[in-house]
Amino acid sequence: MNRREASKLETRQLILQAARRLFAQKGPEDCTIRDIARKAGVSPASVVVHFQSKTALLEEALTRDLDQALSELITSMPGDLPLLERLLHLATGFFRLYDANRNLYRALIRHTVFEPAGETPHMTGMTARYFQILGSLVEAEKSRGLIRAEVDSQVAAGAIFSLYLGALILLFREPDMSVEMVAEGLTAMTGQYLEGIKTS
Amino acid sequence: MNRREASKLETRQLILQAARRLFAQKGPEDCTIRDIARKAGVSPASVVVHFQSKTALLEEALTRDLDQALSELITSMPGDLPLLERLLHLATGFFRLYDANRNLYRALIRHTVFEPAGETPHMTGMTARYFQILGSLVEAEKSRGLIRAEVDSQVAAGAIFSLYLGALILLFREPDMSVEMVAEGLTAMTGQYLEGIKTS
DNA sequence: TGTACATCAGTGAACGCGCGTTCACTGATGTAC
DNA sequence: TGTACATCAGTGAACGCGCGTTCACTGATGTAC
Repeated sequence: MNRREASKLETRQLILQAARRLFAQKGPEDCTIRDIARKAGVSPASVVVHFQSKTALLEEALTRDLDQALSELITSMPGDLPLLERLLHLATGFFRLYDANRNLYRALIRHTVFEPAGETPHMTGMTARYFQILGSLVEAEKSRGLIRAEVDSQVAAGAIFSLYLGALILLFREPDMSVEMVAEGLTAMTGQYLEGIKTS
Repeated sequence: MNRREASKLETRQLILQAARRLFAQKGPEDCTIRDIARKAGVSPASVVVHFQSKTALLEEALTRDLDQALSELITSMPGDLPLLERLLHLATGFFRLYDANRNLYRALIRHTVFEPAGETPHMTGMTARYFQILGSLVEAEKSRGLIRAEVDSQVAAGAIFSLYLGALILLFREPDMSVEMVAEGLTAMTGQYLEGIKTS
């Protein structure tokens, strides 16, 4: 890496750090690109050069938190508990993160989840990683004979992720809803999914 | 109703109609409150008086479509098919509606789904109605002995709705994904949910 | 190794635009007597 | 029933603000010879 490239990267990091702090402090809506530039000690035009838009900056600044949280949740995951509990360990970890600053993460989710995947590369990568983890959890259960062999683990990962998202929506839509209440609802839904609701 | 109140309502309807057409034509991002006011033949200030914000106007204008679609889907629902097929009938109906103008409905969803329920009254009412329908479908299956009696139908409605949302995200995130492909994915997920994935 | 030129990250000021909000107002409609 | 006043939906113009974009530019860094 050149000195030129190094200094470019440094500027980028300065902007990201300033953005992370300002977004968390005042909320994304209430801070401007010019605010962030001033805090980072660079010109507003430089922010736009590095990140095409405020939304792109928001995405890159915050998905780092998610990625980090996911890594920590994986290392802290209890290996010997039933699948339902391990899934809830992951989900609850994210719920707690979001709960610490609901408006901040609501803004992130709003600008990423329903947008075309190509426009939100970091969130797309993050989701892919989560899917992979869920899929391998399911595969592990299959190899232990706890999940039926004909179950498609990719489909299962999608279903588990969907249930998680449904619970997440509850968290964001109902300000009075605590993490515990949402986790309880997700436990009930995921439990039904694992057991099936049809008569056998 | 007064003549005064009647004319107020009429103005409101004029604005809603103009908004619906312009949003659909140019996309919500590319038309301004002033555009809508001009098309409706009222002053821009009047639009703001009737609807506090462009977002609130968008919500009210478009949830009418959803509500209408839901009513039609219910009357056209085949009563004798298995639950899975009936659920897919509902979901696919909505997918088709969204697919007709993805950008338009993406904007609606983006501004409503993760927002506090109190700020999106129409979407909240719409969701409640959908939940009620899903719940009573499940209850009907229970009374026919096809679903286990101890299954909580509210939880089941939440799970089914979550799976639907997961598929919806797929539709919006992947521009190349057709309604049929998304419906297939949802069928797989909902099938797993109904059957359960654990070994019995 | 040194020199002369090319590259390019970053600057800072200005642009037009749409947003929500505010204002004093007009004139039709409703209401009290 | 008529009159005099109150209410209030709607007007149209103006406001300040943040946005993304553009511009000519500066000066440090890289590169070719």
